[in-house]
Amino acid sequence: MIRTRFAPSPTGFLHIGGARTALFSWAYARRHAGRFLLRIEDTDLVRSTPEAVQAILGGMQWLGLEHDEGPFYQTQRMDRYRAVIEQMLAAGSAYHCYMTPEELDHLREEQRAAGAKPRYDGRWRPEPGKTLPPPPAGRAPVVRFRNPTAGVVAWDDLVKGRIEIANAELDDLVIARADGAPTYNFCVVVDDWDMGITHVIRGDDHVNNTPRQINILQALGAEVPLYAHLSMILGDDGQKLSKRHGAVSVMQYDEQGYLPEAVLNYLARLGWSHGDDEIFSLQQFCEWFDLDHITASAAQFNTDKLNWLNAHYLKRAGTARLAELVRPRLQARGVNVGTIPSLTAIVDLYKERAGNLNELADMAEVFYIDLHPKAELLAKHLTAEALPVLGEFIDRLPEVAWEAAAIGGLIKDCVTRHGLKMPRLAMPLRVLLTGLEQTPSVDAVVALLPRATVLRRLAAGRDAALSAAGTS
RNA sequence: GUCCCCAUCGUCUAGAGGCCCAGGACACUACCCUUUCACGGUAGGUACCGGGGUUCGAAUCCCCGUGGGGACGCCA
Repeated sequence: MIRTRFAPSPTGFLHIGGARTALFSWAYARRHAGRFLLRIEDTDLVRSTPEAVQAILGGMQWLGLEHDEGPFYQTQRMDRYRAVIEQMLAAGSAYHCYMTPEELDHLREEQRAAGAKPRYDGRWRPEPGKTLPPPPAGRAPVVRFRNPTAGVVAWDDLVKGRIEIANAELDDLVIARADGAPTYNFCVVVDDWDMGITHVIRGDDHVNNTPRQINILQALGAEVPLYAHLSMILGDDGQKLSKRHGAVSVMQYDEQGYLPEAVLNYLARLGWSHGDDEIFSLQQFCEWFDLDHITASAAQFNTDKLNWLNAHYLKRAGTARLAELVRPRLQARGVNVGTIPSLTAIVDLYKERAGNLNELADMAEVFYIDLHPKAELLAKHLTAEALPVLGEFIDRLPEVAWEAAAIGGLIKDCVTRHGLKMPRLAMPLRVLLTGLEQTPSVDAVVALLPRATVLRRLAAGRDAALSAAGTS
């Protein structure tokens, strides 16, 4: 049974790179009818916060990436880590080191100055025939893992292929701090082992940790899982993702009006491919997903493409669902969402034209507020030529059947009788009724509003234009 | 500095020795559609980092170089 996990540390929100890692891990488990676990790596008490835990959980939920087991918290497994450390100490695969952080800094500086890789020199590492100095009184030791000195650690990375690291490159890493708290690389090993993780799918930045973790796993006699290291996601500008790059948290995509299925589809396609397929459902993704088609190189985020996908999914989304997603956005703006026209009717007419939910809200808003079209738009469209035909349209409006086809017929008839082209009347109507020059078919927009509102907005606009003409 | 990873259109990618004088998508340009703007449709331009090998044949395999990234914590 395949078991994968997503193991974020709760020091911030769920960012887009983490979301992709989670997605791939989740999909791999789904694809193989396995289990997907969520583990919160909160051993850094200083930087971990409950808010961050909530943010991560919230992000996962928004994306719909449900875990089968967990969330497990490392802070709740301390007893287990301590027991394993004791066991390793007893077995000789770990030892106490009394070197102070200051001494360590000195050593590293010297090594760096000499052009060498900074690393622990093994001075407290027990060796046959080696006499260790007596432990300094009153100094609490850290526990270090006794890393093998010879040979290589190698694994066949499911994304990058075979990777080999000489043990000579590795030093004896600290697995427990002076205060007894276990460190990251150690907790990961114990957790992956205890939780029966078969496939570790994680970010590229962990490649360097892998040989160390494999060595610990082997010292413990644990089975080594398979590893798949995903390359990182770069910002739109090709730079490393950071707070400066706008939307970094997945929840910011929600705020910006993206649909989760669009973000998911985009992320799925970023660094993974299935031939020429671009648009596919989550379910389809789960059926197709495999590690063989993951790109080994870093991928640059492309907002244009995400926007395209979002617009696509907006067109496909159910009207009722979209209306309920738009409603809170309108309410947040203080717009009193009325019942005529209904939000669903507006969304149904407009969803094909919106790039995101906020744009949809922009379009819907004009139907519920006290509208004041911009003066320059009025001046541009309520021309001397347009006013008479507008007048006739207003006069005949009370008689027309209140549905788009009949209204469209009336518009055409008015325009024809005045020897004008369609836009001459359509544009003033758009501007007067919505304050915008771009709308769907104008007869449909007219039909959406109550007859009284249309009459009021048109008459007010016409009268204002007439008096402006009169005074000038 | 040392170690590790990566390298096809502007971007995401297809490609696992001949199907590729390199395909798709986003973006871009033009045209069509049109009641405005989108949508949609059609067409177009743009790429195998460089150099050596291996081979009858290389975008695909090997080596070197160059460029980019990551790691070197009592952070995760």
